[in-house]
Amino acid sequence: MSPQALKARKGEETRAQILDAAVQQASEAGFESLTIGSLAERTGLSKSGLFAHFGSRTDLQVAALDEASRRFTEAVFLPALKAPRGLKRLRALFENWISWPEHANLRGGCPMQAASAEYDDRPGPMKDAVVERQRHLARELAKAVQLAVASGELRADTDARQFVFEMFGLVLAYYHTQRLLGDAGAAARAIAGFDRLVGAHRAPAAKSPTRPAAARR
Amino acid sequence: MSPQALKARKGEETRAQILDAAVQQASEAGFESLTIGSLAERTGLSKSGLFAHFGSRTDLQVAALDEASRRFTEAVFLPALKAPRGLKRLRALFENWISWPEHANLRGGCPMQAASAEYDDRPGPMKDAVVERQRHLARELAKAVQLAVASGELRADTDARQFVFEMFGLVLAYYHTQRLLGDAGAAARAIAGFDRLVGAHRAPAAKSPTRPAAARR
DNA sequence: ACAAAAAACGAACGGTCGTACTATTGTGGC
DNA sequence: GCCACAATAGTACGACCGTTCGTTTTTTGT
Repeated sequence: MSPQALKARKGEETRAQILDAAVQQASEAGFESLTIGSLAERTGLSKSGLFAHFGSRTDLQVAALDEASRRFTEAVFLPALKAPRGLKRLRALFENWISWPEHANLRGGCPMQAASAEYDDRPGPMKDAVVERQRHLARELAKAVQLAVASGELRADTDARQFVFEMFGLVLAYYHTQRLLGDAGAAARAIAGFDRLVGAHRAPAAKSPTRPAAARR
Repeated sequence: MSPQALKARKGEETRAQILDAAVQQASEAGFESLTIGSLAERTGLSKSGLFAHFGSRTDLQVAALDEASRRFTEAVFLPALKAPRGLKRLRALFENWISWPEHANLRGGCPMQAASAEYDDRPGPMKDAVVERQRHLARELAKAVQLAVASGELRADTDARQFVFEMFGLVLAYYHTQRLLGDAGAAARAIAGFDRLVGAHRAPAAKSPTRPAAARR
């Protein structure tokens, strides 16, 4: 009846609401806290009514992780694609990565990070899903670093995976310091760290982007 | 009767065994996984028998966290005190920090890190305890950085807290990469990052330790 | 408007959770 | 060897867990 409800067969709409509540809760208390009962109460559904949408609790957790991952891409990667390739885009990725939980109204912090900590030692469908997403993230970030090398902004001998490793560290330290210790200066520290990281790999000023300077050693 | 059991009134011995199992399990599955039942089965005690040692589940969790923290200090800080103050000690701290879960036979990774991720959003006695330990850790590390400044190995304008923030990041990235992704090269990446971090703050070669070079800007 | 299909409900199951009680066993000092 | 007490076991409780099943309500296509 509603104008836009041409294909959303009502069930999907409810499912989306459930997943919204689930991502919210996972952000605050982790994916292991996603129980049928608590989520049913949160959404106003009955336990059995909610359960029917997923078939099992594990499937619900995986669906919530997928939704969180989708939002991560939407909030971090898509906007960064508007920035020109190279350092500008890399910096946009870093800043979006740090700030996306706030912008996505996830008061409990990045759910992907929560999932990583929860399942790094628990084999199963959830760990598999988490690992796959994190590998994908690392690959995409490495690509962005390579683009900054190709554009001549970073030195040709830059180790992209090492660079990504250290970026990861800065983000994790930010989450840790900001959320656990409540340190308001954490964002500035993370940015400063990123600046230093970039500075250590910056190519000596040269305007020609396509032809990377020969590795000088 | 046993020679050394002069004061360990048997109950304390049992309690120690329980906490050993608890720390082990917390390392693998987090402190929220510490249930009376599972721990009772693991130790061969009855639920009520185990329960009597702590009075409540929360007290058990806090006791397990204390024990984990004690072992952390024992494995990371105490050995590092044997190294001479300055860069040597700082590097020892970093390397011990990274490798202590293995050395302490904690196959599930650093329990302090697990606790940080679990309780950063759940107010209560556990969060209070975790925050206090992490603040303490950050303070002690900052002191070690300051000693390296005082010895003239690091530049006088080194921001100790920023340095610690980035050290933290490298350790977190190591745990993340090593445990979740199973990347065997993670340790090398972490060390490389630390080297770069030190290199960025290293004072220009000068042998006089006590008199820090005037900040040159 | 009506029938078919989808969605949500309500009650019940076996299990585990933390915790409170009482009873039984084991240990340590004399 | 005995006694006081510490340590452990046993049992029971209410609450919540994931899941199943049969029923009822709501939505959808015509």
